[in-house]
Amino acid sequence: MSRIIGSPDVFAAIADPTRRAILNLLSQGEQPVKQIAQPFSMSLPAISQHLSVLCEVELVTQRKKGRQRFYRLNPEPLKQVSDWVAHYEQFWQDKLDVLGNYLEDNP
Amino acid sequence: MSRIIGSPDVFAAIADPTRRAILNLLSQGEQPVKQIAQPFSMSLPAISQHLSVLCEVELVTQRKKGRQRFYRLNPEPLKQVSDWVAHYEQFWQDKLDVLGNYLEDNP
DNA sequence: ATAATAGTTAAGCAAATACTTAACTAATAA
DNA sequence: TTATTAGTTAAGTATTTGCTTAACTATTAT
Repeated sequence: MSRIIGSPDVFAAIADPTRRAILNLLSQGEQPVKQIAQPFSMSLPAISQHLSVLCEVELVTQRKKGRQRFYRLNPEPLKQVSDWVAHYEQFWQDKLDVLGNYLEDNP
Repeated sequence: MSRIIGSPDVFAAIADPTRRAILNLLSQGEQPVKQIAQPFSMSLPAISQHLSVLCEVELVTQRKKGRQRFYRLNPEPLKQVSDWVAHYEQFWQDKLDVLGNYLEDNP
């Protein structure tokens, strides 16, 4: 169960609430770092570090323009999470079915 | 972006690969701790600690029988993850649509 | 050239995490 | 009763994480 070297975990990347909030911001379109940082009560370097974690798992990409760096959401690695959770989705669906059947039989 | 007290994060709980593997094991049905621990090269207390993390976010439940404790998967908190990722699913779907349209127009 | 702006990198730190071994509790078996 | 089994809890440790401030790089503006 050890981590594969050079392939950091997307699950670990989205574990942090600040990083999830950043992804949420970026779902409105690409933004420069200062603008990303603005809603957070945290230093710019902190945000920069979060962005590089997201970059490493390729949840965001960078584009340089002048002295700004625009970060853009790349949702594709989230497929990994989606696929993983889908497996369990089936389980809670089964559970709801059982409940549904029960309610049908016991109205 | 601070953590809600008394409501530990399910995202943090599934960030650990060992815990995800445990959930995967439990998807085959409830199991006592020793059996859960068996495939891992890790001490029993380590597994016990992982189980209590999963318990805190209610991804597993406990049932005592004699001196054994059976742990059972409770997938419901994963809805939170499912809902979160679904929002982005739309995004990569859009992206695929754009690609699809491009391929249609440029066969 | 100098200063200002946008951002990263470096260094350091406190807290959290993922383990370990040892000591404990509770239930069964001899 | 004593020993064994199943598991948790306690205590300690090494590593990682999420921040901070200070120093740096690169680009634009004066």
